[in-house]
Amino acid sequence: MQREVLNAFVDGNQLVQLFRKEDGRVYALRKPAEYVSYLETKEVPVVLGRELRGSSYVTGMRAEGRWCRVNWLNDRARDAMGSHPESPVVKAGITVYEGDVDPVRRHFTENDTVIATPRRCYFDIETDSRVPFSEKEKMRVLSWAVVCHDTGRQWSGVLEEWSDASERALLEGMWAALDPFDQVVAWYGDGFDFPVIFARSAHHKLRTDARRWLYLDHLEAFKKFNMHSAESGEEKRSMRLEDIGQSITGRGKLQTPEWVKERFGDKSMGALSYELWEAGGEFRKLLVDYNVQDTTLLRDIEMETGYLELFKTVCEVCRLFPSTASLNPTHQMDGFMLRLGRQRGYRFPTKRFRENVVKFKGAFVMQPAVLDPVWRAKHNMEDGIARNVHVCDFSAMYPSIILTWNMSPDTKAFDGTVNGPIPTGMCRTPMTGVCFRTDVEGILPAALREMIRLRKFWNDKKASLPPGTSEWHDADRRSTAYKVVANSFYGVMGSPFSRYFDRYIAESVTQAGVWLLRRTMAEAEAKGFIGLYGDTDSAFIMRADRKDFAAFVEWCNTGLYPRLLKEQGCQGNEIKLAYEKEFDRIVFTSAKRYCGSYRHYKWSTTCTCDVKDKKGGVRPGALNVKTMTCRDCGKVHEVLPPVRSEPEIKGLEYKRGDVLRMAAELQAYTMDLLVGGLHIANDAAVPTTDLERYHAKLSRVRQRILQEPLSLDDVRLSKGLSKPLREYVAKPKQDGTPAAQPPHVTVAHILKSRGQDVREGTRIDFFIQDGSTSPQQVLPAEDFKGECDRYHLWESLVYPATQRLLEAAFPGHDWAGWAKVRPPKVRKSAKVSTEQTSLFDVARARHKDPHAEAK
DNA sequence: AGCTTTGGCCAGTCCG
DNA sequence: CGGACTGGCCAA
Repeated sequence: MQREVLNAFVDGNQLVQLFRKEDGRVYALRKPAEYVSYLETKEVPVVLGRELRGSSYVTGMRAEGRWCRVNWLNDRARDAMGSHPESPVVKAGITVYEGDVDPVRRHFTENDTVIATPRRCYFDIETDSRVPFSEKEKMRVLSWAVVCHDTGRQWSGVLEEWSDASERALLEGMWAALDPFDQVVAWYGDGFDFPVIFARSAHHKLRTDARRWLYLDHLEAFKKFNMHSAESGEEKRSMRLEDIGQSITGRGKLQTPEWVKERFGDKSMGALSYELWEAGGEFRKLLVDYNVQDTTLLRDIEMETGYLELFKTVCEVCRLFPSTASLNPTHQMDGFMLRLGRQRGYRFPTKRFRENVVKFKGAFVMQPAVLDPVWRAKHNMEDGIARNVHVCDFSAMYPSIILTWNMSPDTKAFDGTVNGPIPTGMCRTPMTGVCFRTDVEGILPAALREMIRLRKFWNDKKASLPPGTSEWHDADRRSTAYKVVANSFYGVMGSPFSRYFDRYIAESVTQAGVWLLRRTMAEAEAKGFIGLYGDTDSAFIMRADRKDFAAFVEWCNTGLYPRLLKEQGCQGNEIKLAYEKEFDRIVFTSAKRYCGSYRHYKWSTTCTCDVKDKKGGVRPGALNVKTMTCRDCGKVHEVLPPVRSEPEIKGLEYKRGDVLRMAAELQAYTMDLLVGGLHIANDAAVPTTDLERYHAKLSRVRQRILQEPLSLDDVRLSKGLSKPLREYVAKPKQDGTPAAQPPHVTVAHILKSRGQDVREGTRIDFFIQDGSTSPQQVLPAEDFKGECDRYHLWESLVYPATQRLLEAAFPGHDWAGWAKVRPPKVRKSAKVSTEQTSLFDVARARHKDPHAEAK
């Protein structure tokens, strides 16, 4: 039986592997750490071979197929021999392969050890809130909590007295509590908890070897796997545990109780940690409760999302340990490919630093045709709301392109021209002209095929199991894991930081996609349909009936693509188009930004059977011949029932976490009126073209913004720092003085000066005090006292998002008239105060409102 | 220190 | 008011 390894790391010149004995105890197995690189034997002159063999840097050499496997004394020797200009290997101009692979990866590339399922616990600490993270070495730990994933059992500890001895005992208790576990999961753990406990344990010179555990930052894992499932911008506004907990589980952190506020003021529990500890008694007990509740929340989030289980499965597939680093797609691809390469006698180049990397061309994105008034007139569209729009898309487009053209570093043969005959034994990528051999399967396609095979295996397995059982969930996760990894391969190949980087192959992938999508749109138009929009792998088509469109998709798969691909020399065809859905109504404001309501999705709908009888039957006009089963009521319909579903929203402000909440809300309400939907009203909103409905809402919201009391939630903007604060350089203006920084950076500096922890990735909450000056006057959200620049709020932060939507949907109407509310400056030197909003101003604004009379 | 890609929109700053 | 530029976030 294969042993399951819990963890592994390099200790000096040894590779340490951890296993669990049958009695549950963990033991270590040590062996020499191997620093290996490969040379291609035929490239190595006899003299050089002899020199290497005799070198004190080389501890062993052996042949592996056509490769020469060289064992180096240590990583310094390996690096020097691979890259130093005086190295005999470099001087001989020989390529070194896999010369950066660390001993852990090397071991698991060459051995069959299985990655164990770690015993997982959730973890959180409370620390002295008066000390900033930058001084973590001096940051005393006040309490800790550990929660077992499997059982939910909790452990905690709290500092007894303010002394080093007491903290030492606290930390020893903490490590002891972690002892039964292999994986420690903490929210923002890499950014806070882990560095703090390491720093404090080092401070106290504790004996515990922290390398025994796998550390996973729950926040990072959540972000990675939640990226594609976040519905609204609300979920992206903040990555604080409090907010994620609320949106995922409906429960948040422990709120500050009134009796605590009475004594310490209205602060969050986290900000009061020291005061609570210091006060002792009930206060100190509350601190521990808070600590434990946070930790339990992590477990609840995982129970709801299953992201950590999925990640564990991805790690098993790629033979990685489930710690934060393994979230990186480059590591995942390494884990899978190095092993496959070795099995197939292929070695990959050494990863190396590249500068001045030339970018490659990406996907085709069409400007939505409906935005062009001439186009609308030509197709008799009264407004910008497109009806009955059919969408087809390519299934797993980039992996299927790599398979079809056999794209791989080992099959790439010839950078030819686009025209002229294709070399025999090859296929050619249209638009780039890059050719690939067709006589042998490339290693990249082989990897993808393997993953597709395993995905199918687990899908079939899933189908054979009773739904909802743990075996069923396991099979489901394995299938998803293979999909996740397969989809990331293209990106890793396009990354100059990976050993698989190949600009020409990456560009051939994207350009083959461009070519396929363009050909598909052209053929759709040739069939008499109308191409509306397309992005990367999808085509939005109008003026087709369902039956005809389904037939078109079928024809593409059975007729068009096989012919086109054969013309390119491809031996197989993995390209598949699918009829995904039909929009009942859809409105585009620009490329990548639209909202629409479904008519059907993959031929199934959620129908309103309950109201069908009252209203007297289904909506007429459905042309499909398929039958479908309603997901709600289980009835079989022969025609499409009326649809009741949430609208699909892409790219619009509603989906963004950095816009004003009121902007998202006004836009959401407007979208409901435009295409129908579920997310404002509890019941389905009925689409309308009655402009008064829109005017009424605009009027109400504008009134509120200009005149009514505003809360911080109404005015708060939030943007993340994408790099460390010091890297935002203010370039000098023409007069030599530095230019203003972006608003959130300006506020970040203020917060930092107040002693707050401001780092890369920190979200900065702020509001705009005065937007009429340049640069604007901005303040931290915590400074908000009820007033801000209300004109700016409406003119720049709330209305434009909805204005664009309305102008797109009803282009013939004047929507700009609603935009301006700020009264013109009387004098050049007129001072803008924060109390600008007066009834007089609003009256002026209304006077300018072309629709005010209609009210 | 280590890093999945390109295409696209929009707010904001500066300057002519 | 426009264009060039930076920065953030989203679609695929």
